[in-house]
Amino acid sequence: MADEDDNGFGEWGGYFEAKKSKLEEQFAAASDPFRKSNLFQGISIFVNGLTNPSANELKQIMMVHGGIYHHYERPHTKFIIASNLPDVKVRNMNTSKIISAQYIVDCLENKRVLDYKPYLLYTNQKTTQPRLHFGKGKNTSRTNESMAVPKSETAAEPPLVEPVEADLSNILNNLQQVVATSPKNETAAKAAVEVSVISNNSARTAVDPAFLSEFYKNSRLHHIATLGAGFKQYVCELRQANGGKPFPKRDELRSVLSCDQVMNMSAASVLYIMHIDMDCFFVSVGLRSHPEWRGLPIAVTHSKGGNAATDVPVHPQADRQAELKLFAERFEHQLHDNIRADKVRSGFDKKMSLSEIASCSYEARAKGIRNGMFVGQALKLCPELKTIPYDFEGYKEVAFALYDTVAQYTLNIEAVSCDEMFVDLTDLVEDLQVDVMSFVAHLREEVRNKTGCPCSAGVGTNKLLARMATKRAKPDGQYLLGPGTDVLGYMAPTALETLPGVGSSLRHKLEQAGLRNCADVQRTSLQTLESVVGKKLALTLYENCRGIDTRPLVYEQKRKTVSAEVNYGIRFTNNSECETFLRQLSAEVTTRLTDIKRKAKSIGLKVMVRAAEAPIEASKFMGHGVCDTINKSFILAHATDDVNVITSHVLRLMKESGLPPHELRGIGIHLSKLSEATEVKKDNVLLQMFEKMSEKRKGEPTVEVHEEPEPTVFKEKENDLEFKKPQDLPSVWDTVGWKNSANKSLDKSPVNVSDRLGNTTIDMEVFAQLPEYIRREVLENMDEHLIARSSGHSDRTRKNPIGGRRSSMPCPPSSLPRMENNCSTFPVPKDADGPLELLRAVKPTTAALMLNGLQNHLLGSNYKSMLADWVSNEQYPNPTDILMINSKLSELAQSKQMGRIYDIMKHLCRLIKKKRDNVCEWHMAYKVIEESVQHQLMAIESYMLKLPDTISCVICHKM
DNA sequence: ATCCTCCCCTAC
DNA sequence: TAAGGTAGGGGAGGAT
Repeated sequence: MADEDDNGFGEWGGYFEAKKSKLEEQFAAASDPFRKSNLFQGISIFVNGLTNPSANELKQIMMVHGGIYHHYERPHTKFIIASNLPDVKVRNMNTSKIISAQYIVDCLENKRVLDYKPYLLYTNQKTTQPRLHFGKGKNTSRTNESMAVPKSETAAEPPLVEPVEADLSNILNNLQQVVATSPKNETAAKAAVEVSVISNNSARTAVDPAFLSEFYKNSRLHHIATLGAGFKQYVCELRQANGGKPFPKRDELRSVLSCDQVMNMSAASVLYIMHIDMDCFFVSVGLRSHPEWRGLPIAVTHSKGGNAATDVPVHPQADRQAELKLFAERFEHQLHDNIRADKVRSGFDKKMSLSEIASCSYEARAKGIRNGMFVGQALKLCPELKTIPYDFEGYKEVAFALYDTVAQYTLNIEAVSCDEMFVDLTDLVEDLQVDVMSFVAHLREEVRNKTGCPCSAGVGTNKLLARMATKRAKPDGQYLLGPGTDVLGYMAPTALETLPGVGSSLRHKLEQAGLRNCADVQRTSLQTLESVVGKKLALTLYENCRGIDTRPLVYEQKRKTVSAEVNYGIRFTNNSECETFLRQLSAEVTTRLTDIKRKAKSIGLKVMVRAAEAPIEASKFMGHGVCDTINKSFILAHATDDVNVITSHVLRLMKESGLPPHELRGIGIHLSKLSEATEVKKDNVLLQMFEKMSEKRKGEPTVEVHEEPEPTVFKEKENDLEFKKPQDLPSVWDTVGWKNSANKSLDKSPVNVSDRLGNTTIDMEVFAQLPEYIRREVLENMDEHLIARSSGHSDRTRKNPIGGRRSSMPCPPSSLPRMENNCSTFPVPKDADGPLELLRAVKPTTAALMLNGLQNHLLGSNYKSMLADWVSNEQYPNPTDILMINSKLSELAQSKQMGRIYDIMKHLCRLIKKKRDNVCEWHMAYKVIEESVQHQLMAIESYMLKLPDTISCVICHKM
């Protein structure tokens, strides 16, 4: 998965909290009874990690003394307060505003704003590695020469892990030595090279392990989609949390509104539907920090604009002319699509930027610039166009403010996207006896005050009319299409593409039939319309042109599909690179699935392949160029949320496509036919399933069952896939060595397996979904043989040394051969009784670079990125780090912060499951941490924490 | 007739 | 340089 957790998009709970404090802060700032001075006026800070004073204290200080506290770092954040940051983080950061918290304290003490330069934590001269700057003269003796190991803020705290703290530089030296002289052969060397490549440069192609998260971090379309889905969920959460409570803000409003704004009861049956929408959202958010640019043609884009956008480097294998020609041919029949047509007309010749414009201001639109247009193209229309960068955190912040503002008055909200929603105001209007547009004006004003961004709103008697009214209202206005309106007359001149659902294609089709505006359609019979477009579309059109729209508002929307797709930066040179990426993407999409607590029955792979005539390299940097698209899908016998199952099918579908990896330009995984995966239900349903299997087995002693997800397993659907026998399976399975070895071992399976399962083998897909205790029971009786075959540890017959608690799930098939190599490199003392003992036997000789970061941040809000850094940057889990994490968790346990422990364990588990190398070492690390924390909790609280997930791997199980 | 699956289209 | 995603609706046409 991408680092969803790090950029926060997977965690709405976290935002809920952030949002709450945001509101509190705003409230405090607005009411202002505690303001003591304006000392920090115009100064905004963002606190990264654990500091002294703490983030909360700094927030208080800023609020009381007129400053601004940012919950997220944003481009206009003046200072970042930190005690230290891990150097991986700092490496690509502008360090010129990272200062010590002492600055705030000293300003306060001196009652004036001091020069911040002496408080800079890093100075960024010559070396690429930022260095610590000990401006305050504290602890300077501890400066470490080569690494950023800041200590100034944490010196006051008692050391958590004594030996480490005392001997840090020695350990670091050790580490360097170990790395330099590592006996870990080429893998380590290769990994080291990779790491340095990553840190030098941002991840460019999908071959780079950091690519996926980097891409998602920067993709506007991904953010738009994710935020939209997030707010749909947010509305659900708000409604469920509210439980029919009244809205205090309404009463506040009641007393404020003057008499002339109050009106008499309207006809009881009339609905007041409001549609509210931010005006050119991304631009407005961006302009909050640059009000002086208001009124100029502005575009939000990745391109830096200006000269940088008219002289971009062109890849030697790209041929803009040829690609343009092909593009034009391909979309000849689609040139009614204005954006696309403009791209053809404007051409992508010369050296113009092909970066797309996500959002542009009304002034830019006046020059003919449109969203989705290339920057180079836009500059031709308007050379003075100003481009501004994305501010994804800002969009989220503003979107929350918008939703929260509306939610104070009503929860009859249908989320459309992060900046747009429908709201049923009927009961509010009746309750307050207020003129609906007065309320809308009040609401818009409040939104503007809270967000600093303008919005427009329309009100109508249905969703369609509300939308139409918003169109009229924009920009920065409001409009009512009330009960008395001549709707037919109002709609008549409306161009058809203005209607929701009518895009360029449909518009073109209708135009061919002589229909251009609503008046044309109003004159057309339903029958005629049906002959032009489909039945359902005809009816919608027929009604919409008359202003009729019977769709109700949907407050609690349920997801029906989950997908993850990347059509950018896909450049593979061989199968293994492709496979690695598919694994990452499978993990990503599976996480999205489990995040919404669903299982999927259908798995689809979408592939974009370079069109035969297209140039090898696309005109757009890392773009997909002109492509053919191929879809393949497969229906599972049972819904799954198991990453192994999904990955296996994805890999198989790709193999079966037979496409050469170097021609791929885009990859997507789509999961559909979703069902609930609630814990309670899951157990019952699967238990039943298992029982059914058992019954069936008794009935017919030679039932055909299967042991591994591959074509033979799933009998019911072949789809468009060729049926293949296992022996003919493509090479993934050859390299995996799973299927055959499992098969053989089962053939030779001893009596005890037969006793339990008769003649059946096991359908892994079903197996993966069984209740844990059944899986355990099954595995305890058979996995020795399975493992013996597949991993080479055939001589190991010892029972699971860790205790009965663990469950047993197979490792991802592909990890098996790797285990063979790697497990043996992990230092396993002969007589160790379990990971904990094992660990004790391993003397901590090295300390990871991340140590300090972890130590300082595990308690703070940044624990997620810290853990992510640790797991992704370290090749092997360092025992010292494990001890340190244990010690932190132990602290949390003692202070009874179970929620935090829960979060940390959940996150860590997820991270480790994503790990692709040395997996068993990481599995064991997790086990050690898990056992240790449960042990602690048992001692302190006499109970164990029920964690949402755990790691169970048949390989380490045997160690 | 009705359902299913594979697309295409649309929206943000 | 550049970050071309994601979900839902529905039509066409084949399977049942």
